[in-house]
Amino acid sequence: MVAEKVFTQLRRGTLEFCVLALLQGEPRYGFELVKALGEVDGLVTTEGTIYPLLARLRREGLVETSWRESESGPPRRYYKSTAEGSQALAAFTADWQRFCASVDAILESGRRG
Amino acid sequence: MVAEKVFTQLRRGTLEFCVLALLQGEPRYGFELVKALGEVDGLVTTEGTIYPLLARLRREGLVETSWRESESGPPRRYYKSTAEGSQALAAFTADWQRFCASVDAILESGRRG
DNA sequence: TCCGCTACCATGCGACACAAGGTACCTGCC
DNA sequence: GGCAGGTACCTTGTGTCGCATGGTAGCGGA
Repeated sequence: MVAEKVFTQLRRGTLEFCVLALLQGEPRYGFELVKALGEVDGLVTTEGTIYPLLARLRREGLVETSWRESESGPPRRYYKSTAEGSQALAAFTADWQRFCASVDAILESGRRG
Repeated sequence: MVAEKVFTQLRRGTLEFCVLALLQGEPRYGFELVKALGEVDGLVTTEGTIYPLLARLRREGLVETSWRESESGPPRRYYKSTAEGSQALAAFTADWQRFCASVDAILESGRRG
């Protein structure tokens, strides 16, 4: 699809926190995140995007990891949000809503004008 | 503000169409756009961002330009959306709404989980 | 042996930020 | 009238950073 390029730009800055949101509950591993995001409209990504992102989150202390054996296949590294991660997610959510409101207002004004 | 960095990322991909939305009605010139965007939460930019962006829009045929004398100061280059630009804006608006819905859903699930 | 799952790295692109430079117009002063 | 300085406006170059692309490597099952 041609329009995919638009989403590539839109994902910037949000993908990081979408991943963080997915890691709030049960711990998940990288490949699982790719599959989960792939089911959401406009958030499709690949491992090449997810792993550097997860590494960054870990470096910043927003997620913590643990290895677990898999029933089928190589062991998996599970990621889980830290308290700091949850806090960062809450802060982003507020910013995101403000931003959306601004953009919606501008787009709306364009439809009128 | 520290949180400004977040908005820098969020602006990517949307700023282009916010400008296009502002150019739907009356033609505007670059400096005017900078001031208009500066009043909107999360969309503050500078000339260094706007002019390359406008140049790109012009290259893609989404806006057209004309010079006009100014009452005070140097002549201004006015930008105005083409029919193709309006069409692109409509397409983006649809994509944007889908994207917002997806992100909202993910963030919401993170708050529950 | 081949293929799928899983993790990870190297490289590149593209959009926006930052900052400086340049030109045109106006105003005030002499 | 004409010069100096300030402001409006446009342009350009360099930097930054997140995501994409493509590739490597190891393990395990068919």
